[in-house]
Amino acid sequence: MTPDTQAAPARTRNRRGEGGLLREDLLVTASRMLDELGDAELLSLRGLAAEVGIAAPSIYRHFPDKASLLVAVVERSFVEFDAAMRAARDGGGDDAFGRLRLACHAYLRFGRERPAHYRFLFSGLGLPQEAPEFMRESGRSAFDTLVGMVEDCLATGPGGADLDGFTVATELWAMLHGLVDLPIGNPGFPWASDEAVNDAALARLRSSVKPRARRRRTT
Amino acid sequence: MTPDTQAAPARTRNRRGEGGLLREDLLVTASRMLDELGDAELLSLRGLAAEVGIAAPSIYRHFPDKASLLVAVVERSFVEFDAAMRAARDGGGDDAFGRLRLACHAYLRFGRERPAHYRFLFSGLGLPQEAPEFMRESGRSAFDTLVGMVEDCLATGPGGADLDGFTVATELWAMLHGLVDLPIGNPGFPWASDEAVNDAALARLRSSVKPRARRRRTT
DNA sequence: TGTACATCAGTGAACGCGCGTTCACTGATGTAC
DNA sequence: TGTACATCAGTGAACGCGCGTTCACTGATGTAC
Repeated sequence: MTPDTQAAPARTRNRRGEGGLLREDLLVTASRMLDELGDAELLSLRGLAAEVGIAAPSIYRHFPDKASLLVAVVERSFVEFDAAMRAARDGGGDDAFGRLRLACHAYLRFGRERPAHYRFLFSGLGLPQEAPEFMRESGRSAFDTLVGMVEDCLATGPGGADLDGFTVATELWAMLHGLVDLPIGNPGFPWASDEAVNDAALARLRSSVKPRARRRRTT
Repeated sequence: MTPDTQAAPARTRNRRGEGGLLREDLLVTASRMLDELGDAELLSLRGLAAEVGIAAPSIYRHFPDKASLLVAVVERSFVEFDAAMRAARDGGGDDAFGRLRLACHAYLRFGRERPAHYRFLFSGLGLPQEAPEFMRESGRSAFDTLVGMVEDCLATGPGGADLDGFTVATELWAMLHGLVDLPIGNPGFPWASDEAVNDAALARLRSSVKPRARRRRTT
């Protein structure tokens, strides 16, 4: 049942001056194990050391304690998450709603494919109690991206003037979080497709913004 | 820092035939401790025993293991949660949107006032991996209540025919979950009022259902 | 009414586990002379 | 070119902790006779 506790194939020691390579190896392996274990609580320094092929105390040559290592992992994951959302947005063409829709799909996909990472980032699970500064910054930055996309949408029609971008973006983020997080904790539930629910919500938003939008007849 | 680890005031043993009282005491105290500790991972059998004023092995006279005790606690909490939502709905008058709004407020209040309980119920935190059957049933039942309220709302206007009750209810549940769960993991964030976001979302839903609704002039 | 006893409620001591972490160390290797 | 040595990368053994859980037990009390 325990995934990979079997002793690893005896890593060869780094050359002098290249000790930093182990640090990199630890971060990459910890991130991979997080995906494999599916729960940040199951990630132990001893398990990580075994997976990398070193003795557990060697970790302390590169991180002062477990919390520091976890913070370093989460910091990278935040960058990956943010990059995925922005890339989806930028590949979404000229329509503001189309861009928002693809960014939301990227959000949902990240959560579905990497649930442990997702909860690690957004639920604070397995992390030290004191939220590090960059998490507030990174979260704020990702949220600002979302607010920007929403405001672009609101600007496309007359109904947008009645809506507040910050409020709508909060609602949207909360919905996305729920669509990702609820199925993790309640796997037996008959969940509808996340994307379908998301798209229906965005369609409703669109019709609030553009109340009388009709398809133009093509000749 | 540790909350109440100090030895409890030596509980007097129950009379013969009244051993079941300790079971009740354990459940009530475990539930209270969950609220006080703020995290189900921090609730240990030893801590619970100390709080109740008994020796830790005494718990095994009433529960076969820790998981069984937790399941019993969560079962009660689900009943409390469901009762709070239904009570709010039933006190919401005749307007379908008013009833839904109050039920949502009850949801948000439960999550804000009892975050550890909330995550215990809906994120599966601290619970055994295998979701017990009643959780699927209770969750399903609470969700069906929500679907019913949403469908009542959709039936109040012509726009409701274009919307699917199940999809809208899923969206709503996801949003409520996000509004409760995100602030728990990201306390430093500048959160808007949950109720304000919720009410704005419901207002938008209402205007989708009743596109041209105008206030009747009072004389 | 008195007494033996089965039952009941709860206990003290201990086990084994995995964990984060500390400590004094080993042995390879680049560098200064 | 040869050699002593400081530095670097990493280790083995152990500590102390809290945890869930097991075991054989204690002592009070209701009940049967």
